[in-house]
Amino acid sequence: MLKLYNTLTRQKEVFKPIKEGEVSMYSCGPTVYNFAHIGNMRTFLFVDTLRRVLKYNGYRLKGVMNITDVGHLESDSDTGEDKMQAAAKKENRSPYEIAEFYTKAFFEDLKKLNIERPEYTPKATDYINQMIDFVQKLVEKGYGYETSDGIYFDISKFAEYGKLSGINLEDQIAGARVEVNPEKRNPFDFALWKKAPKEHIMQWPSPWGMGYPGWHIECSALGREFLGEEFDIHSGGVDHIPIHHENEIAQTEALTGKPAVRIWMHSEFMMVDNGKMSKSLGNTYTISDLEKRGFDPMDFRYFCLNTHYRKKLNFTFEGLEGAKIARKRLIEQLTAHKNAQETDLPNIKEYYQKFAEAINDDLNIPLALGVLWTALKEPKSKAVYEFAIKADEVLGLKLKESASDVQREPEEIIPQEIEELARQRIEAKKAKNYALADELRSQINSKGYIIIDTPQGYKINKK
RNA sequence: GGCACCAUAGCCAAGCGGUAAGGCAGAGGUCUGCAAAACCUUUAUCCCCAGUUCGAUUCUGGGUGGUGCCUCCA
Repeated sequence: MLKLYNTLTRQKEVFKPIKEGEVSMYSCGPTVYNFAHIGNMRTFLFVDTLRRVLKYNGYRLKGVMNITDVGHLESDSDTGEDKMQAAAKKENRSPYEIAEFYTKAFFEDLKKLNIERPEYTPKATDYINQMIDFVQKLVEKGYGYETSDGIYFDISKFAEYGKLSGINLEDQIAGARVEVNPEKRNPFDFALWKKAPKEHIMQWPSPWGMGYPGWHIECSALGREFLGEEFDIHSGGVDHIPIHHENEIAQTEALTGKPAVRIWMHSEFMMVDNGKMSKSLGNTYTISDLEKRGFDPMDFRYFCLNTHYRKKLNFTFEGLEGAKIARKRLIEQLTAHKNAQETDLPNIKEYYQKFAEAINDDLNIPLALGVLWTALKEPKSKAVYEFAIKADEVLGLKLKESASDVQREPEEIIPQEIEELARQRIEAKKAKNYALADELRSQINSKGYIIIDTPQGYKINKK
């Protein structure tokens, strides 16, 4: 029995898909105007984990993740700059080139992190007509109205506004710090469509002249296009709860008259050194940054897996280092089980059961990892190895590949020079010239390799 | 000002009514010429104060302290 936490009801609910055996889900995707940072990746890692858990439970998936390649104007008050436009200007490329470049980079990052690409990853700009159609219908129904700079959604017409985040509009207005656009009927009305100034870089024809879609309509329109009027799960980062998803609910329910989403799921933020991480603060790292510092993307995956998705994760390099070592040891243990003579473990079933219980309790991966570690401590047997490989369908740590890598690695990539130094060291040892032996070892060390003496002779590993 | 989340060992992190999983680091040990690596052993009464209960880290109320959102951000 799979239970998932629903932001809307603020409790865990037993999951039952609308359509037997199949899960339809929509996940807010990246805006491709820059490299994704590790905070973004945490959320996509969450989506991936959710997908893997659903599959583990035998469901077929129909997942959509939008690629936002149109620069939504940041606020309704029309201040600031279009993100795509700003990036295009800065890099002296067209917005389409920018989008293509960063979309590609995004998919490469997903691959590095062993994140499965959802079934559909539509680009926003390919669905402008669907968005216009959506807006037009809202206007026809009386939910949208035109001002001099765009089409706005009339919040007062949607009584349930705020139900996802629990905000009370009147309180919000009282303490609001936003400037009020005098043409709007209510301060919190939001743009469905913006009319474009001539110099605006991306614009499309519409019933209201040249313009571009509002910030929220993209997800509503794409969700409807791919998944229909009702679907099972909608996910995103917690920052989307109060505005983006609230507005999505308003738009979609205004159009269809019924809730589109059964379960709303949100992943918490990642912090850096106990503080906020964001593009605007400039304290972000990318996956490539981590690789440059000698970490494998899988180390980062392990790091994220160790914390529940609804808890803030404080990123530090110290923590990542711990994850790196833990993952390495996990693979070593696993290799030992793989090569064990014994094939059976009497209580192996318990581990399968506990693991399933953990992941099905709102994706409790930290607990599930604990189950794995405990199993690894059992007497070495192939049964444990098989359990770990099965568990890895959810964890996505590439355990199968890694377990064999460890065995082959040593002889493959050791340079001649290092081999020679190691040989000399053994000679020195035999001659009981330990000073020389130690000197040779530290030389090898400084070249990035480690000597490991074993009863059967020495081994050389890369650091 | 409003809304939300969180507070468990040096660090990370599960548990959420019956006296605390797991990982990293540390300590002791086995091994080693010494190391490294590996392996074994070991490390907590759960922010504070009331209350409910036979019993609370786990529930309720009140504090205190963090963090986020309300403005582009996952």
